[in-house]
Amino acid sequence: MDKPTTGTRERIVDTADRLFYERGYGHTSFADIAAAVELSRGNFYYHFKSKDEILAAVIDLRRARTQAMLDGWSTAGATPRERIGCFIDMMAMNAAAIRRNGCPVGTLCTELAKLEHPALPQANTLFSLFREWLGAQFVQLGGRAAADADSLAMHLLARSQGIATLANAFDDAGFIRHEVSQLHGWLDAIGT
Amino acid sequence: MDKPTTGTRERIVDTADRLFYERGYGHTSFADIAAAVELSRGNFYYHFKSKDEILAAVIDLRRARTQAMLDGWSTAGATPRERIGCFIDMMAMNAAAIRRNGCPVGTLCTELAKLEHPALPQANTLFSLFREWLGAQFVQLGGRAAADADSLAMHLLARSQGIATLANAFDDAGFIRHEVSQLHGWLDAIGT
DNA sequence: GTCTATACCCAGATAGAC
DNA sequence: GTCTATCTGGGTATAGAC
Repeated sequence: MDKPTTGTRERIVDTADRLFYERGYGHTSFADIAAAVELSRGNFYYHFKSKDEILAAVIDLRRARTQAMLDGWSTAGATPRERIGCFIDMMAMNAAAIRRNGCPVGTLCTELAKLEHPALPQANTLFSLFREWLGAQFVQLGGRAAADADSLAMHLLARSQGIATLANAFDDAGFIRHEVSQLHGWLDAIGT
Repeated sequence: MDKPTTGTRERIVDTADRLFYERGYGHTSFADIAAAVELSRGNFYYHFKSKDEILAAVIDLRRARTQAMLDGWSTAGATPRERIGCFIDMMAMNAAAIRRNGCPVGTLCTELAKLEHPALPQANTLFSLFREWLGAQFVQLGGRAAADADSLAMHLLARSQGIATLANAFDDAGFIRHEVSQLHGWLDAIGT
């Protein structure tokens, strides 16, 4: 907060965030991050005492950015339907990155689950941010109990995960566009 | 084929298959597999010259088992609608494992994609087996061009992937059951 | 076909000079 | 705050006895 850092820590976290997304957490070494930041290996431990600490910082960064994005959508869309549309359109906007690396949230949670990594609950809060925000929008859409709104949120979240997984596996961005337009149709068909 | 092996190789591949599913490929070491098979580390290299070779054998095993399962569904279901139903029901039947470890195909392809592993195309053929089989069923459902049948196959595949990813992340088997029943409704609503 | 022993490398992590 | 040098552990892979 009040540290007079030159921004080295931020550069490390930014770079780790990118490399974890591109190569996965387990497959990214300190040397990889240090080389990308142009920092010596040893100096690393001045900023982070362990690899887990970097992971925690990356998750915190992603959570802050996700929250900021959701807040942006909350004001950008005049109606809940428009706001949910922002979520759907995000996939089309990030189609190139999703095709290359999948969903940053889904791939991280899947990897940490297999590693039985202690930070898995932290990573899952990224999913929960979307789940709760989407659930709130479906409640505002009206005529529905909170439990049903949550089901719709989970359904939409699952659809987005599946799209990302297959677009990545088949290296196909066109599939994303096709499914995104179907999702808009699905959203329009939901009665008030 | 005509090797007089005592089955050690098969036990190795079976065990590697299970461990790769439970812990992921990168996070499973030779020592892990050797310990599970109750075999010495050194003896390993009599059967497999490298870790990549084990991966290839595991993918071959999964491909054979998947093909056998699809063949079973092809005869078990009297109509294409029933056969596609077999695919959907598979998720409910494997709900416990999916909740714990996700989809074996999806998680493997996602991991190999991040590692840029040369065996990724081989792993992707597992997805293609399902895609092509499902596409053929949608064609037999009638009234549809091959391209549209493929879109339906990809859509169903994506739905299944999303369900697996979220059930794993939220450790929730009830979500699988809920989405499976929705998928049956979706299938019933598809016009002939 | 199975074992022990070992070479070799790369990862995470530490010590201490500057 | 950054560096070089180094320790330690685990991983893949090999050699050679039985």
